[in-house]
Amino acid sequence: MPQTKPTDFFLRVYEVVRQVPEGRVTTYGAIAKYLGMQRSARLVGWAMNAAHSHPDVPAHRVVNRIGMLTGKHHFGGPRVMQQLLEEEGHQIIDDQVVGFESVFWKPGDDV
DNA sequence: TCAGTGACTGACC
DNA sequence: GGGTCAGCCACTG
Repeated sequence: MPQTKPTDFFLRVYEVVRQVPEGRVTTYGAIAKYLGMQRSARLVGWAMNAAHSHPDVPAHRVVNRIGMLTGKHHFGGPRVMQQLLEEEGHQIIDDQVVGFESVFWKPGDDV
C-alpha cells in the first residue's frame, strides 16, 4: 500500500502480537521497533488498550522492557493477565515475568 | 479545533 | 547509580 493509515499501525501491532508464540512474551518497544517506530512504544500501549475489541490479540504476552505487567489492570482485573501468563507456563513474581530474557520473543524471530 | 492523556523508552543530568 | 525529561502518535472531551 502506498500510504499507511494511522489505523494500519494498530492493525500491524495486532498482527505482530498474534505472531507471539505461546509461552513467549514480547515488549512494547520491540513491537514498535519492528514497525519502525521505536520511539512510539506508547502507541503500542495505546493499541493494546484498543485491542479489547480484538479477542484474537494475546495482549497479555506484551509487557514492558523489563518484563513487568504494567497493563494488567486493563484485563478486567489485576490478576487476569498474570493468570493467563501462568497458564502458558510463565512464573510471575511481583508483577514481573521470571526469566523474562529467556522467554522474550523478538518480532520476526520465528522466521 | 485544541489541549490533555496514555498498558513506553532512551538519553541526559 | 538513580531520578527526571522529552518524544512519539492516536483518541477523547
